[in-house]
Amino acid sequence: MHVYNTQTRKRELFQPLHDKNVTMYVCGPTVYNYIHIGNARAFLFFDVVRRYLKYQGYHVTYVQNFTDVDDRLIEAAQKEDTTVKELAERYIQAYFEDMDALGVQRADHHPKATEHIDEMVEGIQTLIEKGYAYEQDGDVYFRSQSKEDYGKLSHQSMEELKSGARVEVNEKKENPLDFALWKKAKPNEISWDSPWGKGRPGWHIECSAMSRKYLGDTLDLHAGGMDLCFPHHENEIAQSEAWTGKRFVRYWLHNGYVNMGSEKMSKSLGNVVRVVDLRKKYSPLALRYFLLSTHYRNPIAFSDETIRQMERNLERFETATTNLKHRMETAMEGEAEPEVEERLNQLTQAFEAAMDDDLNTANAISVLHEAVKFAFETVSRPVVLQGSLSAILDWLRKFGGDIMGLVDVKEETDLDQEIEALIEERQKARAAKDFQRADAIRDQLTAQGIILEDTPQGVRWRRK
RNA sequence: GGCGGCAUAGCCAAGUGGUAAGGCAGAGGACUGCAAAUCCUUUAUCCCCGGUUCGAAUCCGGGUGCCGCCUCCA
Repeated sequence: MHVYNTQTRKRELFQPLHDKNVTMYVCGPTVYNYIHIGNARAFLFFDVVRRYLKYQGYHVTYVQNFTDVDDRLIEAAQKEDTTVKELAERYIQAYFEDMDALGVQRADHHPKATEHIDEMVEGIQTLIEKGYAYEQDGDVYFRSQSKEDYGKLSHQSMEELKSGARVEVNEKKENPLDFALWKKAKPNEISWDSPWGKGRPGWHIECSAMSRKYLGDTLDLHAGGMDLCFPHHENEIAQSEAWTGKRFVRYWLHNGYVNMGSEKMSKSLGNVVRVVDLRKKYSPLALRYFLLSTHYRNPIAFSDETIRQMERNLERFETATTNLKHRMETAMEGEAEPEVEERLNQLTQAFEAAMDDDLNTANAISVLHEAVKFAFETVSRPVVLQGSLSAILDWLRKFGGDIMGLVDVKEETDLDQEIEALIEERQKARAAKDFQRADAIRDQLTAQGIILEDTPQGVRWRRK
């Protein structure tokens, strides 16, 4: 597998540090509000990456944090007259509800910043001892100039960053590019004890401390949205490598934005579309299809029209699985035919080739469509073996379902007796050439969301 | 000012040197009692201008338009 590494700006062969074990860290949400579709893109995509790595036989340890204390949380909690903890817990819950709805699997660890204060304090102390950080009136700052390679991820030199920086209002810093490791508490603000007095950790240090605790000094994959590249990830590298003296991350992956029109979507711009609202309106599969239909490093433009189109795209997947199952009932018993196995192997190779090429989900989806086409061809054959049909169904379940989460093979559900009776009655009417009656029954079922399809193998039905 | 990205059919979208994947929508046809599903056929001077090359959507130069980062943000 090759992945594009933001740090080297090159596609590189992916090789974990420890053969088949992969350590993976994705920056999670700051839980002061509901997440939006742009946030969801990162979490959904990297979950698919994790699934694919597992499929490839890797043992993946996946960590995603919650930033449950920071300025925005404090502000939001004050505004609502509640505690930071209560607010954070509420939105962590909401986060999981959104992710569950989208079919994003849980990480192996979801550490919270507030539960790792000791680790952060330890790291900050080490940085001070090594001369990488300094205390200033209860705050602690990282001395960015102490790392000569600062800027290596975002490819900016110290000078360039300085010249582009806005006027720095914080006079406590030695240098405008220094960043806070520890922030002194204001009166009545949530705080923890530390060698520098009461305060709370800076944003960046939490990822350094928590990733180190759960995954070790060097991570294989560290990922997130492009907006985290600078300063967040840049600062993480500086801190972590100063702290441990080791390389922090082997492969940096950053996904593109979800745009509103041509503008980026972000909480701070206030043009967000929240997942909690979206999922009431669209199927989770359509949202997944939308987010995976474009290569992860390219931007996606959000629009209702596009997602509606994705719903239609999805219909072929649904029809294919329905038709495969229906055909199974009349197919001959027997193992899958060699030609079918052969074709499925080809499709597997094509799927892997797409994903191995910097996780090209757009191409992987087109392979899914090829498989669907093959499914229809096979279903239409006058004679077909059950093994062949179930092999195709299993393939779709595996690649379209387990990895991409776009194919949902529904379990058999018995139709209401009433509906069964209607289908039966319609068949009798058709046999008697009473098409008026037959069509009336079909229309009645259509109104109930049941689509009837007459095939050489009998009546096939599906829910619209 | 520095760094970077994008521009492919009505729409979504792959494609980093060999002559434009896939899906949606549209049109025509097959199948059907009629439908539906399916199948077949059909739709692209790859933003513009130069250059390199036997050959470029793909490389180089120059434009135009849009966007991102340099500041909290997936």
